[in-house]
Amino acid sequence: MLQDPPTLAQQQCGACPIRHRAVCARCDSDELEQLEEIKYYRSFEAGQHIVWTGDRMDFVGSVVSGIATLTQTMEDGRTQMVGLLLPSDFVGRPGRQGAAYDVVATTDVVMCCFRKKPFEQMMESTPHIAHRLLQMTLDELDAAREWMLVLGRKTAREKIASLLAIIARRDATLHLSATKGPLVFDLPLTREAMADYLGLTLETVSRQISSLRRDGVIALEGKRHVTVPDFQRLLEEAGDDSDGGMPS
Amino acid sequence: MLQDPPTLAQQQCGACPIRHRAVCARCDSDELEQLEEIKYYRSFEAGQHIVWTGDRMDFVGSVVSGIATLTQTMEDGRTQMVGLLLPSDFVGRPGRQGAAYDVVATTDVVMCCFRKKPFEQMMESTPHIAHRLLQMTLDELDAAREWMLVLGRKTAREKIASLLAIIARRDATLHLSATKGPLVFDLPLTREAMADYLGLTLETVSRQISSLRRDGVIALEGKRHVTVPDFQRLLEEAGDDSDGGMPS
DNA sequence: GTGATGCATTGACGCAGATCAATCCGAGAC
DNA sequence: GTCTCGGATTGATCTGCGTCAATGCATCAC
Repeated sequence: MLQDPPTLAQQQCGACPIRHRAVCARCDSDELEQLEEIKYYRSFEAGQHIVWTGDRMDFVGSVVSGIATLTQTMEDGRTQMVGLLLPSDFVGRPGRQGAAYDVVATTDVVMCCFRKKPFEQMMESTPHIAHRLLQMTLDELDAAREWMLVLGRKTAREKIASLLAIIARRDATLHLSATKGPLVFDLPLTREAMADYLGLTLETVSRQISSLRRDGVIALEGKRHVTVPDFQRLLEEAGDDSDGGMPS
Repeated sequence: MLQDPPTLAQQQCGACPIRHRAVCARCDSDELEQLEEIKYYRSFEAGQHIVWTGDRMDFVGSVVSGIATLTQTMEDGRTQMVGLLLPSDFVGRPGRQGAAYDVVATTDVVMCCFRKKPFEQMMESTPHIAHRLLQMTLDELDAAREWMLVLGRKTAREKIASLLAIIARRDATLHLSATKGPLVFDLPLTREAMADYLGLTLETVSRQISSLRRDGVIALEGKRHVTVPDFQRLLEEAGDDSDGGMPS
């Protein structure tokens, strides 16, 4: 299910699995060499905190493999996920001292970290990096806004269908699987994490998944393995009219 | 309540009211001259659409005066506000053809528009602009994530209190008013717009505002003019512990 | 003045989803 | 095998907010 994590030995950027999607995507070989000077790998076990809200961050970096979440928590314990980090996604904000969110490894995670100060200097001198980061940030902003519609206006059933559609779509993009026929994937999140994503309780998540299963929108094998026989149907359940960007 | 809009004649950037906060904030005088070549002003009346979802955008630009909203709408009419645009905020996404959201003028609005193609070229050649845009986009992403917590996890009363706190805080920053003593400001949004912002109905908005008034958290004069006698109290009602960035 | 129009308030009622609680299921540990 | 433990499911009940509907209150046209 997970990609094999690279060893923690210094990796050649050229051979990196996220080379063409991460913040370094547009760098030429000179620039990659500079990056290799300031980079190091760190790995985290499932469940481990990568960053705590308020911590001083002395690095920024990319998720190489595994899945992590960005979450906010209120004093009384209510928590809301505000970001889902997949391989190639960027962590940290150049130009800011403290972390604004908790970052938690959902599966085992390997991160490619850059020391912050030198990375910030490179950003000044290397437009390729700044441009790519801008592009990625704009994409994240779009995703956040889509998510706001889900949180603010969709029913529990629509929320679940939306989340399944997002994961299915992402999985299809990643695995270049057949675009016709049933989609099959594993849920990378527990029911509780899905609830935190969608602003629901875990009980409601469980009920709505059962309901979608009963109605034939999805099929389940075990608790995590999902089959979507008709993606269009799923999108209708999500309240989305158009296809919304499946790779065609 | 509104600032006097500039005339639509070509303005000197040097005299622009948002000169030091907009996307051009870091530009030197040479760069401003270049920008002046590709810029023009447009004004919109309250209620008018500035951009429709899916429209081809041939410009990007900054809000000079007035207030506009970014909204998404589902087929059945449910709408969610996903951005609140104030003077100096940026509209449009470089490198994208179509608009992803409706942009609607809430008050009369004046925009400083740049023709898109030349602006994109300038971004490539002028790191000051790209950097500033990255900074602004990261700020927007933070705001969107804060908003996601509000939408996903807060009660109706906390949502209203949060919105009032955001507006109060922004107003204080803008007007450099006294940081102690009661805060006073005008709501720039109708009850319906607040509902669209918070993922509520307008009736619930009305009820919760009345409730906060009854409990002495706020005072109302007319329907829009708000006094906050104790900002800390408002923050508690919003479910925020710490002060969260009032100018001190 | 009267009527129309847009925004806001307030009430009555119902329901989607939260809460509280019991049970289930699979994976380890031993 | 049994026990534990974390995650998941399902049921019963409660409640916050949505829905439907009436009323209020300015502003504007005439």
